[in-house]
Amino acid sequence: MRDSSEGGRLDSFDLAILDILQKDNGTPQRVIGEKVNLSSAAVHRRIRRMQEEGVIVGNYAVVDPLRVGLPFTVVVEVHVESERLDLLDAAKRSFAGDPQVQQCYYVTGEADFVLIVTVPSMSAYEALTRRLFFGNNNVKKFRTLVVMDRIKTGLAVTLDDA
Amino acid sequence: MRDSSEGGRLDSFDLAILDILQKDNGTPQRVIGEKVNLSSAAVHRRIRRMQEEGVIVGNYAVVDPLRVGLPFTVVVEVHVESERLDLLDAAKRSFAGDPQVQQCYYVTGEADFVLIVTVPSMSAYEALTRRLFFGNNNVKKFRTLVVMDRIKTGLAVTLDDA
DNA sequence: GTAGTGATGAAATTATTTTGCAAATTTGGG
DNA sequence: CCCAAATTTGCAAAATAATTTCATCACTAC
Repeated sequence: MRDSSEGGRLDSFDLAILDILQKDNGTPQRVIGEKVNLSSAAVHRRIRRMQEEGVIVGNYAVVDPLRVGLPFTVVVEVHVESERLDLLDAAKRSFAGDPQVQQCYYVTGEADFVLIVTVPSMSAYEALTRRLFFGNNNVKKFRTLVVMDRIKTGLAVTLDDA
Repeated sequence: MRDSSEGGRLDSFDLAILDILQKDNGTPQRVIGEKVNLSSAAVHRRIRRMQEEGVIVGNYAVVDPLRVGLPFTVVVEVHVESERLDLLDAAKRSFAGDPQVQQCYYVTGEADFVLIVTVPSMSAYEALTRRLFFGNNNVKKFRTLVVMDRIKTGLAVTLDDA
C-alpha cells in the first residue's frame, strides 16, 4: 500500500484516458488508444487497473430528470440540534437512504448538511421534508433553495497533468 | 413533437433498463435483456432511442477525487448584486466555464447560486474565489461550506414505474 | 378484413474486449 | 554506466458484445 487505500501514481496516459472516460465512457478502447498513443490492449489494461484500484468509482448513464417526471431540483441546507456522533450517523443514513436525495454532503460552516434532491412536484418535496426533517427531531431547521436553472451538473473533475 | 422537446412516453421496460444503466452502464445488453425479459436486440434499440431522444444525457466514468489530487470539496452559496439578465448570464458562463466548478445551480431563496467545487487545496479554493467572486463585481457576497464527508454523490434519479 | 405502423426475437454480421506471448522499456542496484 | 528484475508494451488470436437484417407478430385506422 502506498497512498490512500491502494495503488500507485497515475501517469499522463492514465490521466488522458480518464479525461476521455469522464466525458464518454462508451468510447471504444481503440479510439482512446489513437488519441493517447497507446494500443487498445494497453488502454484496456490501464482502465481495468484503475477500476480495481478504485480510481474509477463507477460507470453510469445519466438520465435527464425532466424526461422522467422529476422537474424539481432543490438544494436544502440542514441544521442539526446535536452533533452527537450517533445522531449524526442516523441523519446521514436517513438522508443517504432516501432515493430522492441525489447528493448529500456533511459540511462545516453555517449549515451541517447540504442535500440535492430531485422531486416530481413541490408537494413531493413537502412530503420529503416531513419524512426526513420533521420526522427527525435532531433536525433543528432547514433552508430550501429551489433550483430555477441547472446550469452545470456532473461529477467530472479536473485532471491536471501531474 | 409531443412532450418536452422530443419523444414519447417511457414504458416500464424503458424504466427498468434506465434503472440498470444508472447503476452500471457497462452491463451487457444480453444481461439487461435477461433481467427485464427482452431480447438483447430490443434492449439495444431502446437504449439507442433513449439516447437520441435525450432521455439518456450521457455516459460517464466517475473518478474518485481523492485519487487524483482533489481532496477538498466545497459548497458555495453566491449572492449577486443585480439580477439583470445580462449580468446573470455572465455569471452563469463564468461559473460553468471553470473546470473546478463541478456543479452550478441558479436558485431562488436566500442565495442566487449554489456551486459545488472540487479543489486540490484550500489555497486553490482561495484562488478560485478571487477568480470567480472577487473578480466579478456583481457578486455581492458568498458563503463557504467546506465538505467534511461526501455522504452521497451521484446523479441517479428515482424511476418510479409510471 | 386489411393495409399501415411499430416492435419483437433469432440469426448473421461487424466491432470490441480480453488474453497469451515475445519484445521493448523502465527501475534499482552494483 | 551496465546489468538483471520487474513492468509494460504491441501484436495477433480468441472470446464477447454490439449492431443489423429480416421475417413475424400485435395493434390501429379505415
